[in-house]
Amino acid sequence: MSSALLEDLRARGLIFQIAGEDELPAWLDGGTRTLYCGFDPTADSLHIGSLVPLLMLRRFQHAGHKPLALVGGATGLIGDPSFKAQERQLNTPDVVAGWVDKLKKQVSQFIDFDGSETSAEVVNNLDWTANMDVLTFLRDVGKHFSINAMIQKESVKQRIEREGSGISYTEFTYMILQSFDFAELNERYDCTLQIGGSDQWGNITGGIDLTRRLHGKQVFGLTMPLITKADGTKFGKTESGTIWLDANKTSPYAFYQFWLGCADADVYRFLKYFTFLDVAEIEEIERADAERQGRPEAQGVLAREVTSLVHGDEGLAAAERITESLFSGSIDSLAESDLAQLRQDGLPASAMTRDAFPETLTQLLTEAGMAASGKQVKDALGRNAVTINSRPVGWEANADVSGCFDPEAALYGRYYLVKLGKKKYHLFEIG
RNA sequence: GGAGGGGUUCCCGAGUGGCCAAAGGGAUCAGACUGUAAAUCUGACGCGAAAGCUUCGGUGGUUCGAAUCCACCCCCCUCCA
Repeated sequence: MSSALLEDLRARGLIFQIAGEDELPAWLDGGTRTLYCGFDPTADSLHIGSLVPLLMLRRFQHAGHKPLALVGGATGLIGDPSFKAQERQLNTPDVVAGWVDKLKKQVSQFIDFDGSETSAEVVNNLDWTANMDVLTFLRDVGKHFSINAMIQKESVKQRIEREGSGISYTEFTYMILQSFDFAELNERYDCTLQIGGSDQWGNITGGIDLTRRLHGKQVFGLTMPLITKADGTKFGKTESGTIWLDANKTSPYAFYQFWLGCADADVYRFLKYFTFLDVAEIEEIERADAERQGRPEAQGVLAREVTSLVHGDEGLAAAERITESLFSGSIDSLAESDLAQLRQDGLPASAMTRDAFPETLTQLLTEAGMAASGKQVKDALGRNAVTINSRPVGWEANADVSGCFDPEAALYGRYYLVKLGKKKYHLFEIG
């Protein structure tokens, strides 16, 4: 059953490298195995970059294995230097501890805790490092690492070779800490597989070596490819920033829109990476899209699948509701309750009173976050790209804010839906 | 410690006394086209509604005038020790 898993993963393009490739299929077929993936608290939420490994844990769980989600309360205090161009700023322990709590919850929603043999667990590496003293660490762990080997690792090579950037002793030690995690999880949970992004290869093989040296056990490693985009830009960022998994940082609507806007050249690959749809099913979608000669279905499928995975059915419904009203329906036909709902669903919105109006529209819309500067608003106004409740507003109206928000034009006496460009909406509630 | 080369607007990268808010490219935003695409074309792109204000590693100085010259300082790169 599990070599079938590996086959599926391979068909999805989710396997980059495997350590112990020859033995791993048989090992997985031989029973329920425990695997882990680490997530370091570098912010108060994970972003979609962590989604592939998270879903990977779930894929393994579905295939009958036991996933451990490790939240790096310890490693997060140190900072992973892997392929980072420069030394990172350390965060304070209490900040990191706060992030650990948040990530624990976040990570938990992707795996099942049913108490069965394959029940997931969340662990924190601070539990076994916090009280370890330096001498023990150096004698029992450090002794197994060869500096000669460590500086050969691709992940830190540029930091070591490039003068100027350099690497601190602290970050250099990161690999040892993570390696120790693997060995420790092997002891505690009989964990025999570590998965991670391709940038983690060095850290993972470090853990494999240490586990063998410390416990004489053979363990495995598997890495996933770096998610790339066909146009070469970085995946997971948009003009408005990182796409987070936390609904408070990236609303389900924005999240849904992110996937909906995915390029044709990427979308089928992403369906394989980010959804649980069968590969055959995805290929069928691709075929149908190619024949249709119009707007592809794939983006919609992707957006629905991933949004529902991350934000649940409710989040998806909210996202679809907003999308439907803004892009398909007529704004004027929205019921009062719809407008209230949109706001609750995460459509950017703000409330203000008439006497709080700034002098100009450029100020108002910039402050509302619709544009980065007044110049951009000016440009949009000059091109008739701004509408208020579907009524076009021109540059000449810039200084006439109250005229633009004429009570006569309000929806239900207080709502104004402002649109800038084709995709940016903001709901103003004027009291 | 010695010798040389650098730090320019989000990024890359021109610019060596006025014509510089600073070429060009990328990114980004907006328009046309379209599928809320891609490609392409157009406009914008330090801040400001405007008057105007603030930038070229930092601090002072020379000058009517400095990103450009001078002094000192900070940081980076290459080579030597």
